[in-house]
Amino acid sequence: MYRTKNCGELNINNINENVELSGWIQKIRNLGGMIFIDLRDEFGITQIVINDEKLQEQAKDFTTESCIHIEGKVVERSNKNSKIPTGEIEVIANKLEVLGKCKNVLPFEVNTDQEVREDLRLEYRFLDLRNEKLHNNILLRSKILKTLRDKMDELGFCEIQTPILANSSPEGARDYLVPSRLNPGEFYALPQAPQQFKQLLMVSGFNKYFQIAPCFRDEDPRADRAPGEFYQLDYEMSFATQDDVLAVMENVMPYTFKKFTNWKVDEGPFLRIPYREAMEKYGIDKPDLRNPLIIQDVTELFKNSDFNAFKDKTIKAIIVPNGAEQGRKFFDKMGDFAQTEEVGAKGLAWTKFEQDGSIAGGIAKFITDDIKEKLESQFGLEKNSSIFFIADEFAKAQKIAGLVRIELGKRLDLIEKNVYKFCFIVDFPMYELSDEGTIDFSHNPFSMPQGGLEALETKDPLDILAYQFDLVCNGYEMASGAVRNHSPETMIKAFEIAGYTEDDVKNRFGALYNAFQYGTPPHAGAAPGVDRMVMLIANSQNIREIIAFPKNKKARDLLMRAPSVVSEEQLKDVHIQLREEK
RNA sequence: GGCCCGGUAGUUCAGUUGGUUAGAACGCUAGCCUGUCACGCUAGAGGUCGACGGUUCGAGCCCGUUCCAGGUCGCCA
Repeated sequence: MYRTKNCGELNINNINENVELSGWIQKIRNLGGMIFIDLRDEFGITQIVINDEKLQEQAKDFTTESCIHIEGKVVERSNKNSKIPTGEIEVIANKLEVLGKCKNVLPFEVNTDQEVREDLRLEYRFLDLRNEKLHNNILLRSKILKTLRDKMDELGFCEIQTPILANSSPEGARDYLVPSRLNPGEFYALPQAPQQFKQLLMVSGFNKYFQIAPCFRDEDPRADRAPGEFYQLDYEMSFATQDDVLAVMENVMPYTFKKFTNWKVDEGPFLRIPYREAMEKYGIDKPDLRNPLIIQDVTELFKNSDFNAFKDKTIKAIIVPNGAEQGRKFFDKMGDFAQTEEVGAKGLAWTKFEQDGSIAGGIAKFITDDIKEKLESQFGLEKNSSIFFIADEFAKAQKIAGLVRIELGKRLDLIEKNVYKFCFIVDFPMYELSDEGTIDFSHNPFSMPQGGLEALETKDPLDILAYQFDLVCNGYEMASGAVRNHSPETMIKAFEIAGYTEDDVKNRFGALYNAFQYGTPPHAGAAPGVDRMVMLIANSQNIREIIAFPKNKKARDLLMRAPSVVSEEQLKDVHIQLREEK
């Protein structure tokens, strides 16, 4: 009724066919005696020609972005347009009909390269989504979701949906709470992840579970982190080891990425970097391996140095091959960067190892012949390089060196282009010291400690590693996973070290603790972030560009106006009384 | 919650040392135009300079408060 063809499929082979098309007016070019209309739908753009005088009169009222229906005949163009697939033909209209008129002043131009204020785009998201790039991102997302489902199915996983109205879990992020009408004073929480449910499914004998699972966390957003809600490819496997779980990602990730990108994609097995090594070499637990620079510890070299800033400090060095070519200004600017509040360095020492073999510039006078010789023999220093030194207390030196490494990569354009580099960060520590000096879980309280119960009973908690891992791609954390702690005894002990009693565990994770008394298979799993995956494949810097209806920084939906005030009656239903605002 | 950047026409932006009537491009409206495809030409409409307060003879510009928006740190088991 509305169309016999779409706007992307007509070509030279359709000449002389009578067709009906429906779509949106992307552009009207009125030349006086004739009118051209670029008619757009999801599939493409077809040029419509209006020669008939009566139709021209009708078309005078047309506005861009109106939705129209046309009937006409396909003809070969006299002036062809090689920029679009339908550029060899056009359709001469013999009937026009407006299906949905568009206001003549749009809040912003839909088809423009101009960047439009984001809150306005979000308010008119229905128009924004007509924009080709954003529209294609959403279509890409759909295809990626299908690919993931197909692949997981092929690997023997079954998709099981877990509750959205779930329970509050006391660990981790802030919960979104939902008041219960039938149970006054009680609340559901939207799940931060289906973590406990999927572990329960393992107890129930489901061999391999997955779900493209909505997750909710009431925390502030970032450019790569949507506020409120996001999706994970959540999966869990029974009778599985860490290697089994990693193998799934090594299979699914390259397969999915390669399907939708021309970039080079790392094949499995991915590089596995122990957490402590990652912190040593990259100063961060999500290293971008496209950046070739590494951090080295040179504390020993400067043990007897006269340089005051290095005294009693951990000293990290970054050697930049060909870095001697940079001028003084570059080093000064790097110093400025290091001393910004964000980075927090007291200074950034540097020097150059010139082509002629001399050390020059910066802190050259503190580089003795002995130090220079060791830098060459032990740290791979080569001629024509520059060296940056970061001196500080151990953890801070690591962190600053990590930020300097990233910044050097950016400023010197060292980041390898058009490639997805994956790695696993493994062997996360089970515990860490909190700011108050108490022992906390450093990652996930459900992880199995390496060495099991024996390690918990005999080792220094801070030395215990967990079967806990991340997948990292191009500097983004893509997934977290773990071998789970499925033994009630080990679970109690693990929580005890972090300061929780057996009753705490029973109260907070009662279902899981109880279920584990009934024959639990060893199990392990992970949860790659779907939004970040789409973001990386779409090569977008902003996560909102791959979500159809994203919320803004304050977790507001500007289009639907959520959150919103509700009626007194609704509040009464759920037994909520609002406190007077101060 | 801290820090940084921004808010001027429907949109994207410019706006000099604080000084006459706040500009440009795109969009919109009207007219002309038969081969455009970023159509072209002519004319026009369109502004509480985010809001409030202050300094000043005079504020888009300086100061204070506040709101909105983005980035970042905290936060994100």
